[in-house]
Amino acid sequence: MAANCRFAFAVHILSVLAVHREGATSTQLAGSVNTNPVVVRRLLATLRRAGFVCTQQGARAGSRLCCEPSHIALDAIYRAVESTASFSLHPHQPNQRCPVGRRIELVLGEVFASAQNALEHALAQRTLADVLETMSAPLTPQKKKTIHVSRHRTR
Amino acid sequence: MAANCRFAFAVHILSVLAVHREGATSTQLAGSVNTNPVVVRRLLATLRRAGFVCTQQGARAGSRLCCEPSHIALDAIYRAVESTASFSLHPHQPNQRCPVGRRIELVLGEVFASAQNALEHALAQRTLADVLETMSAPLTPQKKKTIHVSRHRTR
DNA sequence: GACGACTGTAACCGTGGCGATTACATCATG
DNA sequence: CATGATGTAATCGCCACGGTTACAGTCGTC
Repeated sequence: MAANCRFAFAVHILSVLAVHREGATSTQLAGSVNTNPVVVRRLLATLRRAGFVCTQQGARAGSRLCCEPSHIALDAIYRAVESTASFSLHPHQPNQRCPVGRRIELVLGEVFASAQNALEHALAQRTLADVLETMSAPLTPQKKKTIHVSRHRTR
Repeated sequence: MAANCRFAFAVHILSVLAVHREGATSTQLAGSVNTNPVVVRRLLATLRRAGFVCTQQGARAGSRLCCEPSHIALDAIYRAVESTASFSLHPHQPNQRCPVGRRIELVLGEVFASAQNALEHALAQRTLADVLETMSAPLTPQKKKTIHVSRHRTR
């Protein structure tokens, strides 16, 4: 429905796994994110390729975080998960007979690169551990002990 | 075809108008961008609302830049033209019964805001005048005199 | 070794966004 | 008033993507 929520989903999933160090099934994760288990599994495949997560198959299956949350910066998640660049150039090639059209793509490409860079640099300032901390901070401290993955229906 | 090229189109159009200070019609602009005049006019409407451009109707019609290129920073163009945020949260509300689901959106909202901020700050470093300069720099200097808007077919 | 719980992956659907296009009323100049 | 442009609505087609179904593969447990 909404576009481009892969990054949000990924951070959410990794956060749940970070809290639930013993691991969780795709159905459990889907229950927290409120989406379909297959969507979660697709995302987990990407996160596995990126080395953030490892998955056990068969009985007693599920996924676990296999990094320290403090070692996972958000820009790494972003890059792992976000396929397309935030910006895009012209769909058709601009008119090469116009001096502007002939050179604008070069300039825009450079501008886009620096913007993309700034974006990722901003994300790099925070790790998954920071996210967890921010998330739990405004709650009463002992609330952390009651964290659990809900086991309810997918939708 | 490609997504989100409004910003690229806008910078392109403004660049042409900056070079062509006497103004240009939507058809001429469309010829340089290589798209449809209506697409250009829609974009011009936005740029007009943002105060970058003014348009003359009737005979001898066309649009002209009504700011100094050096006063138009790229983040202003970006904000004028880009409707949706670069990031989006969960399409459905996450499970409120899960401690992560209940708080993740707040944290993500904050993260997204800082990333968006960094992005716009990066764009703010350059003005339209810088773009023009970058565009013409690697050419032989006298090439600038031959700049014109091509008057060829839309597609 | 059959079972059951879970995974991975392919295939398909529905929706939404968006650029492209057509159409037409409106406007100002010569 | 004829002309050549504009503004805007309406529609189309395409594509990305989340959601869903389906099914084969994997592995502890009984």
